[in-house]
Amino acid sequence: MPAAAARRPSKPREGLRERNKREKRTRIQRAARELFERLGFEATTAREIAARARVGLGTLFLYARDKRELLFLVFEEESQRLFAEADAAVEARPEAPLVDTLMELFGRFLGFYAARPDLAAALLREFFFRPYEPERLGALSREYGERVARLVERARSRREIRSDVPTALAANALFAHYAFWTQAWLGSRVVSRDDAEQRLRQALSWQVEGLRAPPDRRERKSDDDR
Amino acid sequence: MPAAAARRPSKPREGLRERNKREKRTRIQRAARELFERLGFEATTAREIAARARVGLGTLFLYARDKRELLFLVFEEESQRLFAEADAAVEARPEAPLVDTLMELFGRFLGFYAARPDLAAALLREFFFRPYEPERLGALSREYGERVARLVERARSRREIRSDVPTALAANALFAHYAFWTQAWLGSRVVSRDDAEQRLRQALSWQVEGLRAPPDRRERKSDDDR
DNA sequence: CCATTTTTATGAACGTGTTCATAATAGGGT
DNA sequence: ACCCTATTATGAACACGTTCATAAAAATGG
Repeated sequence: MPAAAARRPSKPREGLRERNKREKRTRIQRAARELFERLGFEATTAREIAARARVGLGTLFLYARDKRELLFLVFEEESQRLFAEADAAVEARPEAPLVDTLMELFGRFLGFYAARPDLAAALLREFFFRPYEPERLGALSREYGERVARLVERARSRREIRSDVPTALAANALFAHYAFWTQAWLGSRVVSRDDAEQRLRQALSWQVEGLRAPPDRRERKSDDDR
Repeated sequence: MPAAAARRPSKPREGLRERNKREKRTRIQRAARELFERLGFEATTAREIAARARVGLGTLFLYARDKRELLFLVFEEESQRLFAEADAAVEARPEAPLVDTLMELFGRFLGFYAARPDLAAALLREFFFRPYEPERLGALSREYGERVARLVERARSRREIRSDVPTALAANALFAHYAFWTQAWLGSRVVSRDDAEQRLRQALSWQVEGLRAPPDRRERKSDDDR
């Protein structure tokens, strides 16, 4: 690059303020992840996180509105990775049945949860009940929903799904089973991870059956009356 | 009864201990319900409940292991009433379609939640994720599941449901939709109660479709292959 | 009726998440 | 260089849920 173009190519240049903030945010996120994964969510105290991140206690709540949001901070990163992996796997088999593509997505999250069940349980408790504005967590939640909807849309264009069922509602119906079995597994641990995964797949296939396009040559019959 | 049988007919007679405990338990339950319903779960403090029940702060945690269990104490009573009502409604229409009977049950709970959404949200947050032994809450949860299973069993004997689907799994699949829409409604309030109820019914009917017995005269066709 | 044991009740004390008045720091303007 | 303003950082202070050493009350036995 010629020395003539000295006035910063396009970056607005980062002031000291911005840099310090970014560094602190990273330190906090790292500290939170390490402690949460090692000790669990409840057992980790805000004071520990602050100490490990080398910031004051109050500073923590400048970067996260409360302890739960520290959890999301950690999870956001991870789930972007999982989303990308799932997308790649789906692209590799464009004609795979809907259930299989859904399991590429759901299964990856189950795998992630399996490695840190306590953290995952805390996460999901907050995930499904969020009294916040749809900021942070809402975005993730929405992204998940959209991804499922995209898979449904594919299946619909392949006529695996009836066309008179709105995509969003079909996606909800499928997601419901994922939520249920995840909760059944992580919430009370009465079912193992393998059981949950297997039953989820089964439930999804029954669900797809209910959303399936009827055979082409079907005529109005009285068998699906009122 | 002859006076000769003077030694307590059958009641082991209630000592002072038992009576005091029973009275305290009732006072605590009443106080908790009143305050939770008026102020919401989070906003109600243990100290307020103790004061209103005229017991010491520590006494509260002699009757409930923690604040959440106070919530269950309140809910248990109410749900027994709702169960009984739903049972009666189902008995009144023994031949009603599965979806209708399910909505008799689910709808009643939605109605109860609608009257106290904040309380209900707190309740469900704990309901679906319970780190306890399957005591209190587990019993309720199990009772709910059994009730759904009973409705499925009925429908199955009427051939509304395929016979090769285990009752318990079909019940889970249906319950999953109830859980999902309840959470969607109470968790973030992005859907109204009416929307949630209507979409739940729709989802249930799609689900039943997937679990439905195939028409009698169907033969092995290649249309539902792998 | 009193003495002893067992059960139940209590609130001070603890550790927690969160707030907030105050201090430290960075960015400009002169 | 220096002041002035806006932004960011901090930990003492607060209110909360929960625990626990101690006290009160009830049962039991003589």
